[in-house]
Amino acid sequence: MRTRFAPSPTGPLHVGSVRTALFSWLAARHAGGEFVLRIEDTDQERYIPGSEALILETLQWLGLEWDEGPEVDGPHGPYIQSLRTEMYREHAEILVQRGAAYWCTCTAERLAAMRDEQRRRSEPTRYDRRCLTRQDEVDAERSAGMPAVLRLRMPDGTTEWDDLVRGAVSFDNADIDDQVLLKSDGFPTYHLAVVVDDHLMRISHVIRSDEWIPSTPKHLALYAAFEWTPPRFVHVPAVLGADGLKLSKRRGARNVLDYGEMGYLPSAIVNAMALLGWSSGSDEELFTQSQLCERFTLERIHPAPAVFDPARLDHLNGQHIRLLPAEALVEALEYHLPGSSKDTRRSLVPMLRDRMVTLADAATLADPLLHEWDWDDAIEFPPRKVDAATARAVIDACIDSVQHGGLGDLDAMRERIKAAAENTGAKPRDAFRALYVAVLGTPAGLPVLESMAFIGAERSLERLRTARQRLNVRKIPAS
RNA sequence: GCCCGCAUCGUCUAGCGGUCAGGACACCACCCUUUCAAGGUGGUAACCGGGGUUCGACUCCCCGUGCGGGUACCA
Repeated sequence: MRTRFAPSPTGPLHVGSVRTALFSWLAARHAGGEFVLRIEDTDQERYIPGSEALILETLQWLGLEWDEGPEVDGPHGPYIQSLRTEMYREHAEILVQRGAAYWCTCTAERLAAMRDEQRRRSEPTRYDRRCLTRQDEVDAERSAGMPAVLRLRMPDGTTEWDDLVRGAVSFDNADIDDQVLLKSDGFPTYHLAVVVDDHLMRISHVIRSDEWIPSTPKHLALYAAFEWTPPRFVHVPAVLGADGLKLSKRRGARNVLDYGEMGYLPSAIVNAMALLGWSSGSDEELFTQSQLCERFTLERIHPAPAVFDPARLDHLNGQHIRLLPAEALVEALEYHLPGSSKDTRRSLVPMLRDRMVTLADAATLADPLLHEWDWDDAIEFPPRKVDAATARAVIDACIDSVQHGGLGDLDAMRERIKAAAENTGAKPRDAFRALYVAVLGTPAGLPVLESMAFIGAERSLERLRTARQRLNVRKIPAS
């Protein structure tokens, strides 16, 4: 099996396009075949400088390495269409010779008027073949320098193919336009280029998004005209946003690389994308890359479009974070805890790992341990369900415990504080919240006692005393 | 307008004529617990509508409806 991903360099990749790339990659890896990357830059007007590099970076980051393509030599190169224009012209010539294509000098205005008229008459919009019946004149016009395009002469009859995810799909050729193959600037259109490239690159399975279904008959007509065996077609469903509309750049679909910035793991993103339109058939849903390669088959792709659910990604990201060996997490956290030492991260990881949804959460969670923080009025202290007397008792017990026992025996300390809380009649779970606020500035955070051990006795005592002081200040006007 | 595709809980999905329609996310409750998480247990929640076919339809067929896509010298 040979599959390919053929993006056009018109901007960064979003989840929708990368999901198609992932399916192609997985199919190839599962079968032990090759995955090729090809850049389809035949439209110089839509080209966005730098996006090609972005595409390569995205694929590399996700671990979807290609066997042939840009930066990787292969026997079927070059893998950038703008470098292959000569091949397209040669093949176009074959089509002309065989009568499968013809030149056309119709102006954009005429074409537009023609379509308006067809629409008015409830007919399918397609080229009326005016130039087909006057090829001699067209030849003369061309040699006089008039711009011309080469059109596919769509054969009569019907076109049918067995799509790997849709089953039998068929079209009446009469509804299909005589597609432009060579633009007047000499560049091929997508339709000519894909067919020529997929054939020359020996692609066995064309895996692409289902918006290509209507143009597949054109491609099949081309394969027939060249007398080539067509590949299997695999049209995968669209990925929709929460609004039910197809993900697209112009609707603000996120650059996949941004997810890295936000603290998502490549393995989690890959896992989440694989589950969009594909299922293993079992109840398992948490997969590593290699497990996916093992189980993925094109036949199990679900044909309906899928809504991308960020909550699902969040969940999977947490799972993948917990799947990571501690030392790998220490590495992964470097970006999100800038300036932290490896040792610092090593002691933070046990506290962080069960509490992170994204790696970026580490920064928020660890902040009170890495920096001093200031009290402000937004901090409720003592916190809900804790009265001042309990807060005082708990903090005093904690201070005393640190002063006398240090931070070596957290268990003993915990018991000591619990006892103090129970003395005041409070539930330990509530009372402890006062301690959290005192040390971390928030009632919800990393384990306090461990946090204190991390910041050390001196800083701990300092924070506890400040909090204790605050209780006194409050107490005065109250009594 | 014309053409094509799709249709199971809110979301992702399993199902391939006979199931109490299963799982996961999210949500709710409880348990565990030094907070919050993580983890565990349980719960709420779905076959778009109408006709057929069949002893029997979520499943097969037709028609609607809804949604998506195509209809370019864009991919």
